[in-house]
Amino acid sequence: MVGREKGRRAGEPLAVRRTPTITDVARLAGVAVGTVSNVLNGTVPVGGERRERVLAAVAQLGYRPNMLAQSLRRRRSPVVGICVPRTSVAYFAALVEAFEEIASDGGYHVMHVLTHDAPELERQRVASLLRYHVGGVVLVPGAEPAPTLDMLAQSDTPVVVVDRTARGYGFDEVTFDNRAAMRDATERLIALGHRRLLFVVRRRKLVVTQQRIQGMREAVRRSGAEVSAEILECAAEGELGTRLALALTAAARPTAVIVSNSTFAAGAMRAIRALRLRCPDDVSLLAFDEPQWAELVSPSLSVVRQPTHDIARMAWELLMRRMRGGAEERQQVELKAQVVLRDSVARPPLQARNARRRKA
Amino acid sequence: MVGREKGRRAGEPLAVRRTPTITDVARLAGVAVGTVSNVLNGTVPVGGERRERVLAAVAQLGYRPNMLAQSLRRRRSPVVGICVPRTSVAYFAALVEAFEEIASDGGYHVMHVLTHDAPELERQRVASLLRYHVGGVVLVPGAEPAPTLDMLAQSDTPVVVVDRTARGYGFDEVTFDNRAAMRDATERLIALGHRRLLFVVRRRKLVVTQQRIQGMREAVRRSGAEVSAEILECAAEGELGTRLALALTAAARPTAVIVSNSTFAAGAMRAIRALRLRCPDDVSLLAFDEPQWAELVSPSLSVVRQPTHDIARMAWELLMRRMRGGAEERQQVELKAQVVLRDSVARPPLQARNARRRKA
DNA sequence: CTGAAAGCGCTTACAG
DNA sequence: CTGAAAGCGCTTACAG
Repeated sequence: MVGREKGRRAGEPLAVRRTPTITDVARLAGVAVGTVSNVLNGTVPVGGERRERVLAAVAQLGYRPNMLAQSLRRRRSPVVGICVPRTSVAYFAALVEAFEEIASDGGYHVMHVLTHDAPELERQRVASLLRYHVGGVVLVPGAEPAPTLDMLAQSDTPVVVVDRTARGYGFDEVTFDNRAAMRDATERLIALGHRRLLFVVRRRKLVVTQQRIQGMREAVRRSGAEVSAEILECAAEGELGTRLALALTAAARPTAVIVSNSTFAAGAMRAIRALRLRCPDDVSLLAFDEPQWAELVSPSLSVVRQPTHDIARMAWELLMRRMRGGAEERQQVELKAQVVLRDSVARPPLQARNARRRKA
Repeated sequence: MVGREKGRRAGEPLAVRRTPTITDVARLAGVAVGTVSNVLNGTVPVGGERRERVLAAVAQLGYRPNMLAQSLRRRRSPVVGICVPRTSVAYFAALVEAFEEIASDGGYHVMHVLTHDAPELERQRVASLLRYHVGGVVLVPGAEPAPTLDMLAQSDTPVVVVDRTARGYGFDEVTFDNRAAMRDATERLIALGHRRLLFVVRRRKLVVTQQRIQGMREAVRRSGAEVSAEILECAAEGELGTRLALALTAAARPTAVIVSNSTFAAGAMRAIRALRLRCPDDVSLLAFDEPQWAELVSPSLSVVRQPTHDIARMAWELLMRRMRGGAEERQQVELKAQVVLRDSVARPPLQARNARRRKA
């Protein structure tokens, strides 16, 4: 922190080496501060010799504009906020990293907050972002995002909603087609002979979860087969093992488990092993979200692969468009995800098939 | 962005709903702006009824101080910058997440930048942080951090250096004992019978790499055995496969490979499989940095487990101490890491042992 | 083109 | 205790 040096007079040498300000530059160059600003921002053309003097002074002092003052005065800031539920999920980590890179390349900065899918935390974190008057916000909305979205709408800040749609709000959106992805995945499991499916989710209320459930039901309906599709909600990560153990030892246990993210995938693999079940012989496993380790585990993990980098890039473009101003039309981009089947998905065990046959 | 409404007169109703300022609150409460500030900050005690009026106005308008203005005026900001090389490495991701949480709990915010271990990028990213006049900086220094460190030292910003020591600078530091960890790991490999070790690093120049190499050499020396310990530098992640393939098919191929982070661990496992070698039968594998999937892969991955959360908490404490001011003594904290052997490490293959015996 | 001045939204001595 | 005013470091109309 700078020492409290009150009443320093013009021309007086600096006792403490402080960060130079535009005033220091102006004094050294012998021009008005406005002129320095004009040179640096190119707002108004500035003549040859004066211009040189300013640039020399800037170089000599190592002057860099104070972004706080600049943003305050300009009423806009080159910082964008990005809000994701957590980064322990591979997909969100990748999204944040992609953003950080794209933003930096464009001369922007990222303030990064975690919402933990908790409505109150989310609202608080976004409120903080707004207090910094960030130039824009990228939001992966949580389970009950209405207060957050209302606040953003009122603030007039450019926003792009990512990953989970926020119907009823006028924000630009970049999502991927969860319903189609889940439908596709379910169809393929049914085609392999699976008739008892279990979908493990962190929060049932999430829009994406709803969409996935819809996709699953659609696939079941279309198949014409008698398929049971259960949902298991498990908000606390620590409980996953117990909950899954119960489900997998029940009489009519599922032959295929679909989990909503890579952390759950890791948990499910552990649980299956702990129960001395074999994957995929006893139970197939498929996860949304492709982690770095999907192909390293055995059996290799089947996944729904999200187009992370495309999502980040698209969201950035939309945000920039808004930040540049103009009351342009709302854009909703929906990308496609890809189902990648690996060793963790196979035909269901014989006895399950036989049981069903006998029953039929 | 706020509409350009110039020359609004006092008392005039607002045409556009803007973010309320302290002036709006003061007007509504019928007090001076300084009084509002005093109520909110508790700088000066403010009487009963006036105080109520101010709080009511704040609530009614939903007023929240503009942090840009506040930080500019106070000459300090509740934002801390955190610089790590990347987040694709589990250890750094965990570090950042831990920080974000601790900071938020303390009412602070985090600006997060990625340096990619590139000196020029690092300098630029930290320069940006400084232009925002962040209250403090947490830095995981890259390969040649001198320019960055000089800049930080000049800026007078509180700094804590994490993970990699910055000798010769007066910053507080939180590191863990890489040398001891590597010595321990190497000793255990040698005890198992390994005589040809390969250490794969991203950058040889990194201080931590140097320390690890020292630890390895110490262990070799102490063992008294004839052990070859090679270093393989692989800056580009994409090249890892090829480089490892060469090393692992050489006549005197290593029987144990140690890699410097979890991304390399994943790459090494892939490479070993691609070569149709078996781990640990043909080659043992041990990694610095414990990823989420360490126990999921087969063989389960042996690791050096860093005390991530302790590091984050400790660094935060040191940073807060500096930010609160006071010219306190420099602190250098060194934590211990733990070697966790799992299935990926075993005795070397028989022929390697025999070859050595014959030779002896 | 240039300088002096107002103002962004706050905090903080300084008189009363 | 309270209000009026100066000032943080910038940008931006506004006269000359």
